[in-house]
Parts: sequence; structure tokens; C-alpha cells
Amino acid sequence: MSDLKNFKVELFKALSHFHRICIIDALRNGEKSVSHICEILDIESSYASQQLSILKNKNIVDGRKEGSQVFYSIKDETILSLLDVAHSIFNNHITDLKSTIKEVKKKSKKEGSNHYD
Amino acid sequence: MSDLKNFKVELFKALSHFHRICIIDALRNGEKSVSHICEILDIESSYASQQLSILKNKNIVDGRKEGSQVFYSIKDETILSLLDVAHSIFNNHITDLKSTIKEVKKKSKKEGSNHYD
DNA sequence: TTCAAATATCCTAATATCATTATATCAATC
DNA sequence: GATTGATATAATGATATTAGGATATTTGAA
Repeated sequence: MSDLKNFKVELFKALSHFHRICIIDALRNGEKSVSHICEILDIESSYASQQLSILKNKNIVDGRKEGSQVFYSIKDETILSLLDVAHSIFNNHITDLKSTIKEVKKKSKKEGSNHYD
Repeated sequence: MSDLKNFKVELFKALSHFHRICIIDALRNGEKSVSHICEILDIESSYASQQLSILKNKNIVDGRKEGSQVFYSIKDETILSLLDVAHSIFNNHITDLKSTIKEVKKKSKKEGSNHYD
């Protein structure tokens, strides 16, 4: 189905933004007010609002109004495992890079030994 | 670390594109040539090449040259679980929607009964 | 060596996204 | 009801992405 693919596109689009990832991470251990999020991320409230509304439209976060404040929280915790899987992909890359470097070093050592033969 | 977050941004950016998701799905059960991918997705080869090079730069796919053809494959299968998690988030939304509809129907039935009281 | 097929790169106009500033709404307090 | 603090929306210029066409490169075959 193409609906599912378009959903994925929109979901990944929502996640492909530095501050939006920061916001989601900030909400990992419970809800936070907009001003608190601003404080943590060192961003303007209008900008935070903007990003939060994008996350809300994509059903990633939820807003609870309490007086003049709005407390945001993760709506579906499964989102967090998306970030966690991305983290493990990052780790895979790192180990790949490390073994590549090892290979290169091995090769250059071999070639180095008979460089002046 | 901010490097990790930037990596995630780039990774999700690579995935937030309809045809790139299609390509990854097409490679689920093994490598495929560019022309084969074009055939499956009904896209131009220059366009496919473009998207494949984006996926390659992000280390999502790998190209193996054989004669005049290039066979692409998934480099780190963990990418697939990213798509699978997205799928389950999609399913969660659907069930959420369904129960919301049920709620609304229940409410309108109740209110409907004393609409002319 | 010429030709055709497969793939890649370059270029471009349309569109989308980003982050900032200004303005608006809303709720609590004086 | 005027003021202030918290949040949201609108408007904007700068920048990035998209998808298509034109062109280039590479390879195998004639």
C-alpha cells in the first residue's frame, strides 16, 4: 500500500530535524512544559512551539494544557525505539569504520616494508 | 553527543522520500540492478541513479559492479527494522483512530437519544 | 572504432523547509 | 480591564530538496 509508505515518509520527515530529535529525547523521561523545553534546548519559545506543532500534527507528541502552560509528552513510545534503532545503526557504522581503518593500516604496513625494495 | 543526533537527522532525511523507501523495500530480498529497480518502480534511470547515490552516501545501500550493470543491495539490514518499526507505529495510529471513531459514535448515539427532549 | 545499453552526473525551475521577527491569543494577577 | 507571562501563529528571506531533461561515462558487442 502506498498509504503506508507515505506515512513513513511523513514520519521520517518529522524526525529528520536536529531540534525535533532533541525535543523527543527531552521528553523521554516524562512530560515537560514548552518553557522548560526552551530552557533545556536553548531555543526561542516561538521556535519551540513551531517544532512542537509539527510533532503534534504527526501524532508524535501530545499537549496537555494546565493554566497558561502546555505540557508536552510522547504519544506513542514506539517512536523512541525508532531513535534507538537509529542509534544502533550509528554504532554499526562506527565499528565498520574502525575495522576499515585497521585494514588500511595493515596494508600500508605491508607495502611500507617493501617500499624501497 | 551531537554527532549522534546529526547522524540520525541525516539517516531519517535519507528515509523521508517515497522512492527511496520503495528502493529499500525492493532490495529486501536481495540485490537488484539499477534497470531492474527502474522497472519495478516505473522511474527513469537517471532519477534512480540519483536516489541510489543518496542512499549510498548515507551508507544505506552498496553497489557492486558487474560488467556494465551495477547491482545494489542493503548494506546494513538494521535499516529494515527501522522501516518495520515505522510500520508498527502506523498500525498503532490505525487502531487509535478506530477506537476514537467508536467513542464518537457512542457519544453521538447518547446525545442523539435526548436531542429532542 | 563505432554503436548501443546501462549508469552517472550536471543543470534547472518548482517547491518545500528552516529559523527569525513580529504579532496574536490566552490565562492569571493586579 | 490593564498588564504580564506563556504559548501559538503568521509572515518572511534564506537555503535545500525535488524531479525532470540533457549530457557524459563506461562497458560489451558488432
